[in-house]
Amino acid sequence: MKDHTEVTIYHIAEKLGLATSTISRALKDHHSIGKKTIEKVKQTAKEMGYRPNNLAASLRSKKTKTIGVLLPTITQPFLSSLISGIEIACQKAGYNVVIMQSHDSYEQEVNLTQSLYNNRVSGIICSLAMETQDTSHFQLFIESNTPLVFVDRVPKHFSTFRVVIDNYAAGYKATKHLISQGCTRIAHLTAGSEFSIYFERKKGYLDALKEANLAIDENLIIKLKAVTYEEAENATNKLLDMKNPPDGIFAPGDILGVSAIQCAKKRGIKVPEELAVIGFNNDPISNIIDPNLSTITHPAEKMGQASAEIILKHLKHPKKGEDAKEITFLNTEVLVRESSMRNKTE
Amino acid sequence: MKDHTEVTIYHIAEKLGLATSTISRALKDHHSIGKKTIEKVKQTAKEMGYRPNNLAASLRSKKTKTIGVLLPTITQPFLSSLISGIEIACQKAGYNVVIMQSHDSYEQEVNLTQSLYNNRVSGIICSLAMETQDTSHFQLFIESNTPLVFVDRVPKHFSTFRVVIDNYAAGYKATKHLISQGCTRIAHLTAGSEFSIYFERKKGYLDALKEANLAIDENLIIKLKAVTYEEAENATNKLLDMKNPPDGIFAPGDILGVSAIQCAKKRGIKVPEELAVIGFNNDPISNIIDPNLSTITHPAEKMGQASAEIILKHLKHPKKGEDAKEITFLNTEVLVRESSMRNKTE
DNA sequence: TTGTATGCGTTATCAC
DNA sequence: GTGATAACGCATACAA
Repeated sequence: MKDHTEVTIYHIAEKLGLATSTISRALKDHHSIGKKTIEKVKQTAKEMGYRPNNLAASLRSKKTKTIGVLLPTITQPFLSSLISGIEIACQKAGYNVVIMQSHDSYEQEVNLTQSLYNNRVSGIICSLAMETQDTSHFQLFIESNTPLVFVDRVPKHFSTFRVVIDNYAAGYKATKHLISQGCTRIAHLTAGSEFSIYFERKKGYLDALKEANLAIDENLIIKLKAVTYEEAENATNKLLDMKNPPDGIFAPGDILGVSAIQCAKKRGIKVPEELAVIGFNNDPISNIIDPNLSTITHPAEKMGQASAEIILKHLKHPKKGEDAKEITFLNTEVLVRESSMRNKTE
Repeated sequence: MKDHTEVTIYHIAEKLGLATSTISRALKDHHSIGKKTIEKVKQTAKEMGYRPNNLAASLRSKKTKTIGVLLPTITQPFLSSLISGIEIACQKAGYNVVIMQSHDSYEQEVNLTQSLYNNRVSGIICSLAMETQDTSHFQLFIESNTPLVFVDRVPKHFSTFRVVIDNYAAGYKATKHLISQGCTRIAHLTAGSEFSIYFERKKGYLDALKEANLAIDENLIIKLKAVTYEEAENATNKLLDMKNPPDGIFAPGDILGVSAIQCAKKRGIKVPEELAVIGFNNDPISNIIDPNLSTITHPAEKMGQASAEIILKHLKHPKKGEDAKEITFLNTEVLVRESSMRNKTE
């Protein structure tokens, strides 16, 4: 096994008696290079086992062809689908994707942000950590005019691109659906700060109740410490222990909805007859649980693609910051399944 | 908003009246630099808003601090957990992770392999595309002495690091468990080529049957075109249509096992009394389905971490190729749940 | 302990 | 159409 020395454009140039600049241009099909030369260059490049060094090219051109993705975690079905969408769009455009998990920690998010910058990514897509309140660590990208897209968990006060669903409308729709099924005491699980997506969903829930002239009972609204199965189980037990328990639950996440259903079943409470449940996200588990969980579709992969495309487009036609407040809303729908079907009209 | 010019070590050097080499060293806490100097340099670097350019450093040092991950897809729970493990280990070591999806296409795998090389990743972790038979496109990494780890779906004839579970043993254990529950006609779903993990699991299944002196009925072994819910549903229906249907199914994937359970339930067949089912992977859905699906634990995140650590270790202490055949086996266990519990002894 | 000089592999700006 | 040459920002061998 010989010492593996890299074949560079310099070596090709030498072999062909041409200049490195000619090689460089030929390899990129530059119009000012003769057709025969181009072919000859490409041919010998192949023969010599030439592999372009993207690092060198990036350093020189100040363009990296990689975009950074910073998310709380990647194991959630919604987020892995999101990444998939990003990756597909980027791959098509010849861009690479580097992925980082903040694990919902503000501190890590800040560090990873720096790291992304140090790698001079061409663009960045981020869904904020649960902890994050201050977003000044993204200022770096604004100043260097690096396209930045927030997706799903977006900051309230930060002027950039956002790709989101209308969480308010979705919460409203979910609640309205339960009302249409005859529920009158609808509970709601919530989480996070007033900047979170859950806050918006809750607002939709509240407005739907108001519109239907249903009383708002604060005891039916339970704030979870985390979006987990166990937290939802505790909350559901608490709700079902009430002397006047709810007849419906709007759970703003499928894991919560599933937990609620299983909890009810354990207690011998019939779903949906005695308790209708609707979740959120359309995760795989929602379709496995018996009875199937009604839910809100969340176009994860599309959101990923949309985010990537915004960046790619911006990279092609750089603009000033004025239009940077653009928000892309993606559509959600109520997916009615067994867990909330109480009358035949639907 | 001013023209954003990059602050480089040269600017710091100028400001401080020092040489760039001193700055470079000071920033990295090189031992040969005075403590005061280090502090002073770091201080002004911060003040000036200096951001190291990893590209330049990588080009110069020929070390990229990024490792490439090439997988069929990232949306499968098993694979997203795998990535998570990789990412966590890499993040700890200050490495970045770039992720690519082959979507089980050989052609894409080849292209992405090139792309990874062109980016001069320091190491690569790969789970092969279903289509892939020939693995010569990885030769590139061998020749350049880039650590390469195959995980889960590994090639048969290629001398590198592998991180796998013992699929044969797992298949054997799963089948043996069903036998212990009194099953005598155990069906099996399989897929892929003779190089696939499913082939190994099937071998384990066959040997367990033999050992128990149970007849091997080829009609009970169904080869799926793809590992999907629908394929498993068709297969299960076919099995249950037999005049002498099976009393157990070993499904080498939870999605298949869940499908089998739901199919049986639809037909009014009791699980596990009339049909015991065991899956594979311990995906979230296995714990949601009613009855809960017994399964084989697959330490996805650990496998990811192990893979990353092999690379990181190799990067620290480069060795010659001799030991490159090392295989890391990770442990699996039978996770007994309702879908296969037919007697009380267990 | 610090400085000098050079090169990593490419692209871009000139000039011819 | 093609060539010479200077960057890109950093790290390192060698001097001092």
